Amino acid sequence: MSLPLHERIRRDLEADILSGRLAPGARLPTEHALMEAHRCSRMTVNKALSALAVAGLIDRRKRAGSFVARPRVHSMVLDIPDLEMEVERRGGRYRYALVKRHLRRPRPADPAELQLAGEGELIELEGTHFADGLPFAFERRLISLSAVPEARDADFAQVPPGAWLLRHVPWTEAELHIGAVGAEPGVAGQLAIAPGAPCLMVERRTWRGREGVTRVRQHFVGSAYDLVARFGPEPAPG
Amino acid sequence: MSLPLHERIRRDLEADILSGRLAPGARLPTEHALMEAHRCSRMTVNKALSALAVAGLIDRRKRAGSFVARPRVHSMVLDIPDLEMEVERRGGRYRYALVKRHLRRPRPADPAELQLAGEGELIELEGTHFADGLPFAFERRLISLSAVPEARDADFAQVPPGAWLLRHVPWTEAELHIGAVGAEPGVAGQLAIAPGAPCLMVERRTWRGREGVTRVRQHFVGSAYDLVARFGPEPAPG
DNA sequence: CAGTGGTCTAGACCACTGA
DNA sequence: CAGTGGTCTAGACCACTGA
Repeated sequence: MSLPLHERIRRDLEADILSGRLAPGARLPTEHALMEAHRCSRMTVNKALSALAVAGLIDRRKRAGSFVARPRVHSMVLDIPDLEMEVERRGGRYRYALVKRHLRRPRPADPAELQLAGEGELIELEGTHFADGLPFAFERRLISLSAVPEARDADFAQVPPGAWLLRHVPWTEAELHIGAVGAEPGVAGQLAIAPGAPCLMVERRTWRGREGVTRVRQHFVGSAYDLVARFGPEPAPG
Repeated sequence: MSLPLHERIRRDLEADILSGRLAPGARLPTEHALMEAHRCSRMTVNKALSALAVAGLIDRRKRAGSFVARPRVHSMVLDIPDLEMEVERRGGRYRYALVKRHLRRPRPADPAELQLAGEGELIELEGTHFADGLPFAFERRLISLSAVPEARDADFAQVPPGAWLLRHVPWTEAELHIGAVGAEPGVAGQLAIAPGAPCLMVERRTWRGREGVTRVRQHFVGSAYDLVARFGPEPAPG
C-alpha cells in the first residue's frame, strides 16, 4: 500500500460518496481543511478533488465549495472489443472472410457517403467474422481513399479491415450507434440465421479532424454477442 | 480565448496526435523541453501530459519519456439517456405505465436474485414507457428492499422506478449489458409489436459497495431506439 | 467583501529504467 | 548512472460569487 497521497485522498472521498456517508448535495471539506487533515500541500488535495470533479462525482463552485453531485443518469464506459482478441481470449478460433471488395465513387444521392469521401473514391468491403467456424458478425464498410490512400493496395483478404486500419491510421475520433434490427436476407445468409432474426447492429463512423476515414456497419448475431459498459470505482468490483 | 495554459498545451498536443503530426510511437518533448517552450513551470506541463495519459492518448515511461500510444480498440463514452428527458427533448410526450408490482423473496434457484437480495425481500416491477402514446420500451425490474427499504412505500404508479431510484439512492456502481433479442410474447404485447420482432435489450445491475440495489432489463423497440457512444476531443469538434 | 476554488511558480527528492 | 517522469511543497495572485 504505497499509493500516492493524492490518490489515497481521492479514494477515501470516493468511498464516502459511493457508500452514502457523503450524500448528494453534501459539502466536502474545503481544500484548506483537507490540507490540514492530511498535513499536505494544497496542490495535493487539489489533485484529488480535480479527479473527482472530472469523474462527475462532485461539483466545485467558487466561493461556495465542493459538493457531492446529484447522481445523474451518467455516462458509462463502453468496452469496444477487438473481435479477434475477444474470440481468442475465450479460447475460440477466429477467422475473417472477405466477401466483397469494390472501388467506387460515393453515390450522389447518399449524403453520408458524400460526407465521408467528398469527391474521392471509396473502397466498399463486406466480410464475415467467424468464431470456431461459426459466423457471428457481418460487416459492410466504406473506406475513404482520399483519407487513407494506402488502403488501395491493402490485401483485405489476408488482414481484416478493422485490424488493418488500426495499424495504418493513427488516432481518430469516432461515434458509435447501437441498435437492434432484424437480419435482412443478405445478412441472414452470411450469418446462417433466419431472415428477420434479431441482430445487434453497431454503426461506427470515424474521422480525423474534419476528414472522414471509414464507416462500418456490423451485424452481430443477437444470441451470440453483447456489449458491456460500466460505471464505478476503477479497477476491481471485488 | 483565455484558456488556462495547461489546457492550451494539452489541446495543442492532442491536435498534433489526432492529426497525425505526432504519429503513434513518436516521442513527445520532455517535460523540461515543454517548460522552456512555453516558459512555464513543470507542474503546468505535467498537468497537460497527465490529462493526455488519463485519456489514453499517450504512454509515459520513466527514464524513456512520453510517447504517442498505439491506437487501441479503445473504450468509448456511452450516453445513458434518461428516458423521460430524452422523449421531451425531442418534443414528445412521455408517459410511464406500471403494469405489475409484487413483493416476494428471491427464487432460491436463481443465483442472480440471491446475489441481489440475499435473504431479504424484493419488489418486482413491470412497466411500459410511452412516447406520444406509443410504447417504445418495456422493463422488468427487481429492487432489493434490504438495500432500499423506502421502496416498499413508494408509489411506482406515479413515479417511474428509474426516476424514483435516482432521487432516493445516492451514487452507485453499475454494469450494463447490451444485446439484441426477439420479443417474447409478453413483451411483444406490451410493446404492440409482433412476437420475435427485434428489440434492443439493456440489462443494468446496480449496487452500492457489495450490496445489490436493483436489476433491470429493458426491451426497446428496435426500430425506435438506439444508443450512442463517442470517442474524441472533448466538447466541440467545431 | 471575504472565502473559495483555479491556476501557476520555482523549487525539491525520489524511483525507475534504458542508454 | 543520468535523465526521465511521479510526486510533493509552500508559497502566490486571481476571479468569482454567495453570505
